[in-house]
Amino acid sequence: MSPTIPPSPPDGDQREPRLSSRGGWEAFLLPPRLTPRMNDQAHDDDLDLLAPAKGSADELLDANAHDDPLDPMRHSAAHVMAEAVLELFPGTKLGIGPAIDGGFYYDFEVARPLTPEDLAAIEERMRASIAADHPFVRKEWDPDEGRTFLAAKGQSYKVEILDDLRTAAGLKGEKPPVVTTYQHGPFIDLCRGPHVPSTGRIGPFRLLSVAGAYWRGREDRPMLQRIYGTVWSTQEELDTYLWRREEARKRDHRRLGVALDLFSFHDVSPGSAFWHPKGQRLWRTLEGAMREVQEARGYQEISTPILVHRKLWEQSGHWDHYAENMFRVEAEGQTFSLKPMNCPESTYIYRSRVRSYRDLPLRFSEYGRLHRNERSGALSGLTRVRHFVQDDAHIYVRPDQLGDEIRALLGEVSTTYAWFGLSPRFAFATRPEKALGDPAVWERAEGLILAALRDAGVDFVINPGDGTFYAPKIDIYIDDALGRQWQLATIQADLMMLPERFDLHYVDEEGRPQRPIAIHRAIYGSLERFIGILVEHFGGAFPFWCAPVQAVVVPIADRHNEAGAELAEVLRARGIRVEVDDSSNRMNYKIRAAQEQKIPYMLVLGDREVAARAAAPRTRSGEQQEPLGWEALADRLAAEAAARRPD
RNA sequence: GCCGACAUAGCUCAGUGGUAGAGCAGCUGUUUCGUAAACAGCAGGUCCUCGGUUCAAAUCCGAGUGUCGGCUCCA
Repeated sequence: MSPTIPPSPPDGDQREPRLSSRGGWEAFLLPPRLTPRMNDQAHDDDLDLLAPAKGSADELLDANAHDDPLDPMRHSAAHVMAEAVLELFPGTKLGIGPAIDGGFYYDFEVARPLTPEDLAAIEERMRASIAADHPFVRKEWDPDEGRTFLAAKGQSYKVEILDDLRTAAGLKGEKPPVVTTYQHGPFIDLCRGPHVPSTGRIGPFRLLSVAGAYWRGREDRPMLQRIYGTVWSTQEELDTYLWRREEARKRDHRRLGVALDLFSFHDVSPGSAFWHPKGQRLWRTLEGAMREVQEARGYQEISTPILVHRKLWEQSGHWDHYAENMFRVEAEGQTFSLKPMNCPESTYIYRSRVRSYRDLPLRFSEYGRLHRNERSGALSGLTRVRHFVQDDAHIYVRPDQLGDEIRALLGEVSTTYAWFGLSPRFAFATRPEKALGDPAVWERAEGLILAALRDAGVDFVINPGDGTFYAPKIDIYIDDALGRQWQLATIQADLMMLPERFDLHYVDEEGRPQRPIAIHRAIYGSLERFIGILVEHFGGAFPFWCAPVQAVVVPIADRHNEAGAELAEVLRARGIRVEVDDSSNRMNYKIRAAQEQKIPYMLVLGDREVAARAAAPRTRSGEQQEPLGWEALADRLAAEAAARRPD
């Protein structure tokens, strides 16, 4: 990271900064985000998008949820904020104001839209309330009285919440619930608590942003104004939190993508990246490494059309379930669509000849360009795009081969993630209530997947009922250097979607047609999204093996430029991605420039080195190494690249 | 899609109705330098687009486009 960052952040948080193996400062772990954002997109989810919108991540992540001891204080801060907003904007209706990781929010219906400028005034009122040290007073209400009270105050959303609580209790045959309010100073709110004893216990805070949020997250309900804030028990913790936010901002892939000249976005194609030469080099390196694994495992790469007639999508079910996400193209009175997934087309290749039981498993990989019409408001850098490429594959197996194949795929995951130092976490999602096909087939497939997971010796969570309607699946998550969770890989054992809808079969030993199982798998997921995650995980300092520029030759003076070019040729001949900085700048400047580009090695060439046909390597962590002969250097770098170590 | 904010040089950003600015990057020249910024000069603009108000618009108003923060971590 840039040296302008303070070498150590304020104390007060148990998560200390650590010097990474690459020598740069790792950002602190952000408070773990325990539930995925609604917008988190699993490009790799394949046919899952035909399934109901509820993602699988919730349960996996909920399993790790915990109650933060700061929650009562955070929730109390939300009340104090609501007090301030009510004072400044009389007539405001309150939505909900929960504690969240690292802070709190409150949703309001205000007469005029709130702007970031309002936050300072709200903060000021909050400080006054905290200074007044109002006690929080709990009061129990008879539900009817409580309802009357809230209705009289015009708090219709609170009334709705109360009514829902009563309805829920009624459905369960329970008595109407006791309703509680909490009051501090002039402010009283329907609330189940708990709170801190008084407002003076609320620690240092900061209001962060204002945003729109639908009431109860439903688009058919009113849009409320949400204010996010953060609050901690000490100033040091608050400073640390804000420092971390700033760190995260600095390694935002959208920012680094420009700074490192990897990619850009333009309004002529929203949601689709333009890949610059360095970004494309990174891409090809990642893709090449994956292809190597696939070739070793007997995959066969295919390529299918991007523009496909609607009748295919009618057959696959996309036209009914996914149409609004597909880009339509009209030509000569016919309707086509840009493909949002590769899978249906791979069946055409499967069916292009009669398949024998001896042909299976058939592993078709495809790096197809996919387009999905994401809503404009959902687009975000490389993580939420309209055009992307997956390291996709469809593997057709006999039922008796499923277990071995899954086991092998888990091996692919650990091989691949080790290149980046990422630790995969696994979640096994089983048959949902509404599922296609024979429950006995499901059970058998689930048993095989479970056995494969156990054989692989990995820890995993089971999410009962969380599979797609056509497939039990394994979803694979990673935590990045900022402590954020991402779903990357998915392995789905499709028992009926492709096999049934496209009427796939193979001929068994007795000459009878049988249904294969189709495994959908993607390990990076979408290359776009994976690269975005890598940029942020490494803060742009990519592992040597995949760095777009692996080394820069730094001639000390112009008279060393010629030798520099020769050295570069020697290294290029060995496949090293190397550049020569033959500008007229001073060496210090060249080194600084290379540091800022996070280039793993700077190879310094002065009189001594040129005389010895050597170069003095300097790593981006600042380590100066002994000069090394050109050939020895080339050997070493080539070996390092081949090793694909995550540093 | 919806709510809000933002859009000025390649990048980061100043500029509140009256001559379009800085730093970095770029180019040219001088410097030939030993591990994170040599010096000087030059060049660089559809102030996102379209329309409106005004004697006058980067600035005010409207529409469009794009980007950013969000859109149940549930009283």
